[in-house]
Amino acid sequence: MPNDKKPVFEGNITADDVAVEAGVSRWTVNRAFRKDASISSKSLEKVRIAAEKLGYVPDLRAASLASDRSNLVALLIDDFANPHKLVMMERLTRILRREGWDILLVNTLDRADAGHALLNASQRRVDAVILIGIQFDDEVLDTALHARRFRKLIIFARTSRNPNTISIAVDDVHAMKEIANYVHERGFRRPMFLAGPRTSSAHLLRKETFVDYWRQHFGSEPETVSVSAYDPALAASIVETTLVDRNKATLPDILVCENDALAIGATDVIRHKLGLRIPQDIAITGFDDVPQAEGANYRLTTYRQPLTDMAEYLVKVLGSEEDRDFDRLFQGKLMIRDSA
Amino acid sequence: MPNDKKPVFEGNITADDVAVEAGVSRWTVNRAFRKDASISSKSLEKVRIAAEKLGYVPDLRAASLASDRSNLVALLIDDFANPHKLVMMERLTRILRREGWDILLVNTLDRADAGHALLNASQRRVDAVILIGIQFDDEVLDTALHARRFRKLIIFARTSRNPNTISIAVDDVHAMKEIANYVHERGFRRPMFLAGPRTSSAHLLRKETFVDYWRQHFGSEPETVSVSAYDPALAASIVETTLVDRNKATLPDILVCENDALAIGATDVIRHKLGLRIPQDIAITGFDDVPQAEGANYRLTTYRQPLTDMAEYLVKVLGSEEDRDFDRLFQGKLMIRDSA
DNA sequence: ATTAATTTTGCTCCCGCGTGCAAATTTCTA
DNA sequence: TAGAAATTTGCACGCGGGAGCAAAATTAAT
Repeated sequence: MPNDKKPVFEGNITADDVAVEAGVSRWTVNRAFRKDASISSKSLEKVRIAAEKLGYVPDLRAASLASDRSNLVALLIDDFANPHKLVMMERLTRILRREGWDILLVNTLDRADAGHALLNASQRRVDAVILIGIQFDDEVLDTALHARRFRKLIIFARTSRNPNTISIAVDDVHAMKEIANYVHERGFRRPMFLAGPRTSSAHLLRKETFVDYWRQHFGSEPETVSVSAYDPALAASIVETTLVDRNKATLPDILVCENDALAIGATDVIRHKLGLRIPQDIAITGFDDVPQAEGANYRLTTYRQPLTDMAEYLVKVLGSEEDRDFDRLFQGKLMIRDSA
Repeated sequence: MPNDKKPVFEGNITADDVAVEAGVSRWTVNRAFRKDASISSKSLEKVRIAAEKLGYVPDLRAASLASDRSNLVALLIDDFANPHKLVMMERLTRILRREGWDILLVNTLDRADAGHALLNASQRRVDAVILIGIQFDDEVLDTALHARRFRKLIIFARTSRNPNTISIAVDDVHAMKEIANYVHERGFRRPMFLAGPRTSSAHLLRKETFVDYWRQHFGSEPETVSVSAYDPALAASIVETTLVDRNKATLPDILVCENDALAIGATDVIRHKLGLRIPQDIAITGFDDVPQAEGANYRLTTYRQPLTDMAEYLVKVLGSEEDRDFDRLFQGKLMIRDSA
């Protein structure tokens, strides 16, 4: 095999090399790669050609080191069993990248691991940390803030009352009231609320809102069940053990789920293990509007979060130098389908 | 609210500060944070205390710049509609992080975007690039390799014949033969193969293998249909338009799908739009063994990829300094459930 | 107790690029 | 076309830490 030499790694083409090739100074070369620099079109062109020829690409590590801006944000995620995480990641990574932000992905195993995950991020000197997880309670946040190494700590798709974090989320209270009202008006009277893990803080207000609504309108507490993770499989087994022995009279007429991950697991088990029909025997609602909620199998009535708007707002926050309160709640949309 | 001052960002605690505090030189401080450095336990302790007090954490950008090792790998992903991607990401991020690798996540929009994604990675001087996507054909790979800026280019969960890349994947041929053999032995005679997008290269050998098997054993080509993305919703609509007008005689007796994403979409539409039963009217097989394949709803017969083993091998490859052929095929496991 | 062997520590010289300013060009004005 | 105004360019210095070696401090050996 002649002429099939393996490409060798050679990462040492620096701005100096390009400068010599183009006949300008190193600083002019670097300017050519910064969008805000003042440079004549003539030398820009010279640099471009030389860089192209040598295969030069600026080293962002060095740029970051010198400028104290990394253009890197850390994305701390857990809860990978929840299909909605895939949607969030897709949306965030796409929009962040479009705006010039690179992303450090950190899989945060559990609460005890959150500190290490944060450490990871701080060692890379990220400009901001985005939390898309359920393991971040006040204690963790305080630790992170105490380290004082993050310019911005953003809680995405989850509200937080911590004054030093930025929370970008859907308005859970408003949304769940809308769902509760729908459930009410459609004549359901024996709802069961299927909740996710009850973290000590920064958790969703969905359950509380629904319970309040029901108490207010009927004077009674709806039954609630909690699942220790947003995992369809786990939700399925919990729902099965909860409902398997019940007769028609004690069965709830609707299962209001904290999110689609739970609703999907519940749907599966209600149909295939309990042999009941949806929505005739038990109706179901979810939250998030994951892709499969719309599919022919689930046709799930759920609440769509305006993820794109939220992500767009997020990049706006990232780009801002101001130091004001960026917290913001978004309105989503109730998607009425066949499950309720 | 007294004493509630907002934590200020102050990222300027450097090794020099710690050195002064601990009464040692800067280099000793840095040594204290490297696991392979020779340092006395006495000064290690002094540094630890000083660093703790000042909240010092080494700057990995600077370390990377000086050592020419970033301990960063880029993960280029597309195809976010495929639920298996979430599983892959979880596994890879968990295992890579455990071994000290940080991850730069790059959402690669389409083929035209692959070059930019690669550029992103090279600007951060990642030590390796991991491709988990379908958009990376030979042309893209050649471009990437031509730039010579990556020590390792790893194609994960997909085979590549490019001699300069490292491919870590399941043995498609072996796996699909096993599936084909199962289909054959269970007496199915009118299979239809549901394939994904046909990229020009680095694609899966599943369809070819199945078609070959069938031709060899029956002398006839099985019907094949192709979906332009591994998206359950898209698969559903293609399957519907393909099968909707058929009568019992012309309907396939089994749908062999290139992966679970397609199988799931197909299942939904077969049940809920065509009103057929699985597996009595049409059986289905998938590939990947995504979480929902095991759930009560799908009970999908599929082929499980040994993702953990593959990821463990990947970190071994990353850590190796040798320059040999790291390509490797893994054996998975046929998971027989109710769908076929 | 000395000297040799070993471990620790400090230091010089980079890594590649941004900041801010002064010098050099270019463009504009009268 | 000279002189002023505006734009470009070059440069010293710094960002935070690693490699490799020489000096210093410990430990081992005789």
